[in-house]
Amino acid sequence: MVRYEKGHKDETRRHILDVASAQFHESGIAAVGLAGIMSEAGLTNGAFYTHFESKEDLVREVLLDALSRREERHKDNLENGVELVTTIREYLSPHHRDSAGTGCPTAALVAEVARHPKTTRDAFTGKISDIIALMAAQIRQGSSGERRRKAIAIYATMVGALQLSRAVNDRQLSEEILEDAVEAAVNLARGR
Amino acid sequence: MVRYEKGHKDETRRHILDVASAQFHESGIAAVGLAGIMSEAGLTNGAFYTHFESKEDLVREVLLDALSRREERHKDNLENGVELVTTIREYLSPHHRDSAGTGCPTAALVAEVARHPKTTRDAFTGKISDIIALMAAQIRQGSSGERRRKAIAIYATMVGALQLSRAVNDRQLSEEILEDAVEAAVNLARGR
DNA sequence: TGTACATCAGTGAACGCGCGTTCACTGATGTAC
DNA sequence: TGTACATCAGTGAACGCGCGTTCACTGATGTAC
Repeated sequence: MVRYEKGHKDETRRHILDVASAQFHESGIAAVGLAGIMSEAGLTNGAFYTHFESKEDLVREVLLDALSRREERHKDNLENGVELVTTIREYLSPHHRDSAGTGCPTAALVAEVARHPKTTRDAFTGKISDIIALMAAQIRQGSSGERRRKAIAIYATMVGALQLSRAVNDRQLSEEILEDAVEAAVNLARGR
Repeated sequence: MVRYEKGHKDETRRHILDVASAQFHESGIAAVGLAGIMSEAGLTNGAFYTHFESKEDLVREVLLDALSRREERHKDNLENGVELVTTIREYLSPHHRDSAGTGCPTAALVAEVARHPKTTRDAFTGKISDIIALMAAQIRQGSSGERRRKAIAIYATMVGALQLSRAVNDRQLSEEILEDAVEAAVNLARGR
């Protein structure tokens, strides 16, 4: 056994988080087993508990981490003056539809999160609130109340449409859903 | 063993479908086991295969059945001249949020359906297309193309908002999501 | 009318398998004296 | 400087359990002769 360099444990934990995140986002939380995560991470079963208390602990950490990354993107967009319209178009794109593993945690996992314990739902709720606030700040017209209301409706439309476009087994209908949702969300963002 | 009356097998199948439907909608497909369904239905494990070929077969039948019921509701609404605005308000209500077991299959299961085999996704896609067409027919203004585009965007908003309102662990934010999505969807339906 | 057999919804035990979790152990390094 | 012990990330086998599925069997009724 190698004696590991400083920071090695953090790196391993980070790696497990990344592998777990991709698997959860692609297959759903309930359908993914710890053994599969650990073997893809190049480790054995037992090492899991050196890094996490339980599967539920991992789920919460994955959600917090994945949502924090999303939040950072929204923050960058806001600071760089990216329009909400651009954010909407990126979100409701065929590329995002086809890469759930690295995509929005909300679209992939929101229904499952609703069935998880309080601590997990608390983590989710906090991050969602932050993301809504950042999207509201990207809107340029209207009072802060109006902007918040629009941000919430736009976010709901984005999450629902991305999920529908993934579930539907008909290329044309899938694109139609993305396009029509873009149109509606963009109109909302522009205040028409 | 009792010799069963005519139609008994159909009744049993119907009962298994109802129990499975409630459990799938409440807990998700992957998290529900056949043993739990059969015992809640008052039967033993083995009887399952008298009625269904496999769990996947049951999933597809449950989806078809639950979506058909939804479709019937939309058809009734259309025939009775119920406005789409009313449909939206019922869908995005605290009652629907709190009764997933008897609620919309799309909101409860869309992300899981996206990960299921072709036959299951085909069944889902067909019913979703029908529901979209019925919602479009409920809209009174605009060309048929416009009505369809609006129906799709409204449906996406409804599905996304209901899921978010269920996942979020904050009463006030949950109601806010429902209300803001109602406002946006109603405005779309009315063509403002 | 009586007997033998077919039908069939449901029973209940068992199959192999993967689940989340536990734990005694390894072995390279750091630290104390 | 040399020795004894502590540290700790990771190993790998095992735990009990529930999963989806299979199958020999039951027993009440219907049908044939």
